[in-house]
Amino acid sequence: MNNMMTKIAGGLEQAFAARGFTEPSVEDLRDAAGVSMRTLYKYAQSRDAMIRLALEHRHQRYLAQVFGHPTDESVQSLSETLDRIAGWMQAEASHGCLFHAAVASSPTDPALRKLLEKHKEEVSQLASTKARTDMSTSDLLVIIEGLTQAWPLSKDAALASAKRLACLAEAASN
Amino acid sequence: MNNMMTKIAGGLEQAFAARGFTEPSVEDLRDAAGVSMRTLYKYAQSRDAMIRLALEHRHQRYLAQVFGHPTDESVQSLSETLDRIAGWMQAEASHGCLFHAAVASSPTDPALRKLLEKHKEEVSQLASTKARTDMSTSDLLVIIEGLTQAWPLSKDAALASAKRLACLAEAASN
DNA sequence: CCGCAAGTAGAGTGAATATTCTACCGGAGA
DNA sequence: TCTCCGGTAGAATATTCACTCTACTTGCGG
Repeated sequence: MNNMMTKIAGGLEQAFAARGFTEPSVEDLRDAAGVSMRTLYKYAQSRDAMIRLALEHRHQRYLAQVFGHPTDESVQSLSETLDRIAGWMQAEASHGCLFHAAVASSPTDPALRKLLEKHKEEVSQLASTKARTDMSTSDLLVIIEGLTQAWPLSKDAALASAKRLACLAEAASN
Repeated sequence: MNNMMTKIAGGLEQAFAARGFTEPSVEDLRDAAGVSMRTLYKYAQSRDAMIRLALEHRHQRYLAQVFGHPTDESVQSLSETLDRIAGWMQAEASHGCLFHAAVASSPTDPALRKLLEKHKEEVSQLASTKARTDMSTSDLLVIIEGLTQAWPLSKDAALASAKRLACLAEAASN
């Protein structure tokens, strides 16, 4: 049941990440989830709900990969956080941020907007507290967004720039 | 003729900017362009071509609004450039960067990828030369991308952060 | 006045596809 | 052994929608 739920969510996430939110038909999504139509619609009542399910799942995976297990309270430098974000991009998001992609594909859907805001809010918040920095979360957000969007365009150069900027901003905030 | 072309491109751009690349049907696009089906398909042979046409048009408008007329060789500080980008977001792109949105909506289309790359490349190049700065274009790209993506989430705070980062980076590059 | 280049209006067509429905199956508990 | 519960497989259904086609109009150069 919950097992089934995460299996479905994982498959959906992968399908949307690989092919975007428009292209895959519900039949494609069914195949990616590895279940029958009936079951798919039992856990997500519409195609839109499938998108939301995939995004919730990705949010959890992103936080775990970038910041470690929620109970882990160790310090993590900004530089390391940025490294991990670049690692995530490399492995999982070569097409860019999935939340922005979702909002872009239906900009009028308020539910997606909410999910995007929650995701970004939580990410910059976590980055800030884990690094024990005084830098404003707004500065952090700009750097993280900059890295996330620039990475597909310039890879390592983007990572280096993000780290340099973070370093400068941190030095200036003391 | 060329007049017709820009009229169509402008209408398409507006439609896609307002409602995303998935939602509007070709009939909607026809209405937005203010022409007949036949004429629309004469200037853009498929819906995908309409997307490309709209993006080309937006690229020109963006450059003109952010950097002024191409022949204008005056200096423009980074801070002013960022102000103008925020102004553009406010007036035209409350849903985020249209180029990223296009790629997000069909991530497998190489033509869109090319248009995105050309756009970003040209923007960071222009920002760099107009400001007569030694800062790397990669740093610039990260800041501009950061502002562009963070602006819909935090508006003025994002602008302030982007300016602060640009200032620090510029000071460090001399 | 002719004829053509370039437009409008709008209906038709055929394919794709989101969602629902029918029929069936396996296994765990009463 | 019986019987639901929760699953599979996959066929209808109804609608949307990209694209095309037909028929008509208008302005203009020769």
